Amino acid sequence: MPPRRRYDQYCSVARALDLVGDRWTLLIVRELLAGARRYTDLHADLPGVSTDVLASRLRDMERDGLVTRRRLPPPGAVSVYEVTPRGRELLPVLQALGAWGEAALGERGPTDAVRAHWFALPLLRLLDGEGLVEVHLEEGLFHLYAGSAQGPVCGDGPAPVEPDARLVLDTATCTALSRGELALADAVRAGRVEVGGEGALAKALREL
Amino acid sequence: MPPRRRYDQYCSVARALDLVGDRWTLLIVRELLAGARRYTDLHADLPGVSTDVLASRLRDMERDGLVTRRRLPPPGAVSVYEVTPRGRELLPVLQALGAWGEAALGERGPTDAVRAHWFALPLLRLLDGEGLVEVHLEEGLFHLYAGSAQGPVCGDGPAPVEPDARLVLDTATCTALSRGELALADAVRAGRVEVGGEGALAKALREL
DNA sequence: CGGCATCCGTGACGATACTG
DNA sequence: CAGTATCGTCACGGATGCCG
Repeated sequence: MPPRRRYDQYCSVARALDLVGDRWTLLIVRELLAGARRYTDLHADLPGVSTDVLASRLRDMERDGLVTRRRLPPPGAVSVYEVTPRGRELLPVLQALGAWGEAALGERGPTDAVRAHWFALPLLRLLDGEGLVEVHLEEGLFHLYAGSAQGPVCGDGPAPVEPDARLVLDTATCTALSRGELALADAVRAGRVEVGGEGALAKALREL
Repeated sequence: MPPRRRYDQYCSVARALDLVGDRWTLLIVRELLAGARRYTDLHADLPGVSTDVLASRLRDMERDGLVTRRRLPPPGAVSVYEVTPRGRELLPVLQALGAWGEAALGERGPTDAVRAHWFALPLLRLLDGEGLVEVHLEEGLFHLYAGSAQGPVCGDGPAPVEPDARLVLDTATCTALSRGELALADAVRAGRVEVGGEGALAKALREL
């Protein structure tokens, strides 16, 4: 087997792309930043990826130290994939890409898939340092740990413990916030965001 | 022609990757951040890219508003490619990728190509706001505009006007600085960086 | 049923040759 | 100089099958 395709450039950007430049790789990281996932869950949340490509990417990423595979103790006996610290360091890359991609997001097309937690990364920048926030969208709810240095940065479903804030909004408001077109305070004042919870952020927002 | 391959996900990261996720695209942006380039120059500084792929990428990037093609006035009558403001906004993406890739850079392999200006982006973070800096490596020299909001962020060859600082160093020192393993001041004290020029940075470094 | 491996058709890629 | 044309190879996407 010939060595896998590389750029062969002594440049840190090219080296990074050697590791995460393949199709699907960064989106797999995006998924795993929401916590450990089984193979089947990954396949379900990455519509379009074929089974062999997903398996191949996970193998490459494990070899390259981006993800680990862990067997859950019985009962269950399923294995889950999770991101390593090294893989988690790709968060700034995903945030930069996401910030740049906001301008190209546009309206949701008829063939576009959506998952609620895909909105977590943009909000993470906005809410930096505000603690555990639970977010409710029409597409579902998720939670994010804004400002935590380790552990998962977000997760699907309700927050595991009482969150510092609870936000109810729609995707249009969500993308407007992410693009910086709308300030969170203004969105709350305009009634486009409902605020719950007892953390500092939640109280401050309700004061408006 | 069927619509080109997209992820079809309503997610800003996926949308960004639809536009810049193809092989070579981000490296073309890296090249053009060093200023306008002719087709042949791009081909020479991107070893491994085939002529048709390069032409195809440039066409896609022009259509997507990342680059523009400009015909130089005669004599010369050659056309050059340059990055648009929208394309220039990819700088944070390249910096994040570069910062992450530093850890994987390692030693220069026997098949690795090198260009001096590939070290500009990492140094740009380090020297942010210090003005026009000319950098001398064994591989060549380049200059960078640290902290300018527009215009090219770097360029090959000597600075077009008298730079605020002139730094002479080797690639090992350069990567150590980029990784944050070495502070610029310490590198100067250790004699690993020679400092010239009359700007604030240059004078401060010589004070040590 | 979850976690792949295999097969196959299509498109993307890389090298070379050629042209306005 | 700046690409287009051609072609062999490989990566990708979709479907199906195997095996615990």
